[in-house]
Amino acid sequence: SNLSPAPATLTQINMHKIDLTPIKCSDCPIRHRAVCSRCDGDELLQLEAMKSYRSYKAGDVILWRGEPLEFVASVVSGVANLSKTLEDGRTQMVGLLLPSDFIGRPGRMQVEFDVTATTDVTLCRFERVPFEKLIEETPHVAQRLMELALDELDAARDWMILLGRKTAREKIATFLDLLASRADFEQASGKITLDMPMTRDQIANFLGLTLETVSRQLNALKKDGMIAFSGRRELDVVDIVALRQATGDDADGGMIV
Amino acid sequence: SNLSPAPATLTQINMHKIDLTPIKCSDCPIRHRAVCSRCDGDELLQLEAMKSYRSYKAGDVILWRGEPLEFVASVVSGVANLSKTLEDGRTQMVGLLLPSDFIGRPGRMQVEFDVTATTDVTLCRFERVPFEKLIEETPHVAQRLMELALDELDAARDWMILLGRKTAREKIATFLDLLASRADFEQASGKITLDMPMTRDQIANFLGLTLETVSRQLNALKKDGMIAFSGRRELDVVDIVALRQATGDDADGGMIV
DNA sequence: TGCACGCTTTGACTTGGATCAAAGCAGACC
DNA sequence: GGTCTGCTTTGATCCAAGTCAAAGCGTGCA
Repeated sequence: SNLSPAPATLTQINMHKIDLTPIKCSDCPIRHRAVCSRCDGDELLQLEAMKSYRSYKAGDVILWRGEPLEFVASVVSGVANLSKTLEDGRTQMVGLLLPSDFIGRPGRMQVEFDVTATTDVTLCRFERVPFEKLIEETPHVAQRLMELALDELDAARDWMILLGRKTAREKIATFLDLLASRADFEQASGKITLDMPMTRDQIANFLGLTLETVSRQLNALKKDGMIAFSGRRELDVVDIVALRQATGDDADGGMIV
Repeated sequence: SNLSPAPATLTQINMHKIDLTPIKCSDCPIRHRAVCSRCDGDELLQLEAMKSYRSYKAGDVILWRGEPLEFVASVVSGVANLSKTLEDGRTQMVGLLLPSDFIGRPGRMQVEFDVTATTDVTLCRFERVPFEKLIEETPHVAQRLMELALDELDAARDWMILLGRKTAREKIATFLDLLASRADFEQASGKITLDMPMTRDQIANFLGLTLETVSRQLNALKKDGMIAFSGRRELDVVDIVALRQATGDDADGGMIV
């Protein structure tokens, strides 16, 4: 699940130095969340037979849009992103892929988006054709993939209101709130320390802004006492309540009585 | 499938006067596309037992965000939309639901988005709990729902670059191209006649614009000879090539040889 | 026939964020 | 330690789209 509240923590995200040489599915760090999470022993054996691991350096392109799709994959560690580019080079990230998220569309021959490694990334790849066969013949992969897809769909839709209607300040606040909700490490003071997994440029791409605007708005939130910088890639959320307020979101969640 | 190329045509969209009283699944107009399309006879019987039809007038709210989710449903005829609203009332459509599209998220207790009837709409509704049980116990519904969700996910992601990066003119051109690609009725001259299913206000909501900007850009495209108005809700695409060009999209689709 | 209401167009003005440009800053590498 | 390189900040200016306001236009209803 990308973009919005998910169990994956920054601790998980950063553990891309994990040793993957002797990996059995039963020992896999994403075993309980990934596309394989509902599989029984037999299905797991079949997956084991068609899988292979592969790692990518931060910045590497994993798949280009339009390429024939040979593999589908789960993110095991690190962060990847999906993006799309217009004719003249304007580009927009359309999804973040965290550990346990799924890449690819069984039944489709071509990749629809560029897939890039945001940080160093390791994938567990499945050959597409046998994977599709497994979906046809057993129920649990499709069931889980349905859940993952519906979760991502909700997240993507949440992102659409951000892109379509939010101001720059609200976008930045939403982004920080998203990071904060994933950082499990909260100090007694209520101060939340989080490390920024992306550069200003990447953040701008993610939020539909320019890097200058990202920089300016971050400093504006700092001036307003909601956040403080501790290092270049590290940041404290000082006032999470004010930050949430600044996202512009309709808090309630409805519940008409 | 919403937002992007899909088999549903405007002809289908507009047939909301269909008689639904004596509906057996086997006679259903969306039988071959909806969540039930892969079901065998036995599964269809189970669905038949938990289903009920319900119609809504254009403008009616079908579900409010935050409401407990009692039903999931397929759109049988008409158009519905999903939308979300910010604290101060700014609102954004996050999906169009055409015939055969699915509403609801099995496994979730609450509705995440407001669902509104764009035109008059008829739904085929399934009680949530037995529907979830069916997903657990048989494979074909989950398989189909996975496909539908993955299609919508791609469509949602395509929409994100529009919302995040496209200019007003490009947004309008993309919208018209989308309608044109669904209107199966093309004259010999290459002129495509399409009827606009939404008001300027709804279009603005859909594209992340204001209604004034929608009006101005439509007239600009007319002035540039790409389109012509024939009636208030009717419009001819005169130069589809120029219109496609104006969407800003990267045409190729890649295919590295 | 004409009034009313909802939608659309058009105009004048404002503004948030993009763009262009130039310094700062920090880690990496020699 | 020094300089190179990539990232970030800050400033000045500009413009696309939003906002505010006021007419048009057409359909339906009285």
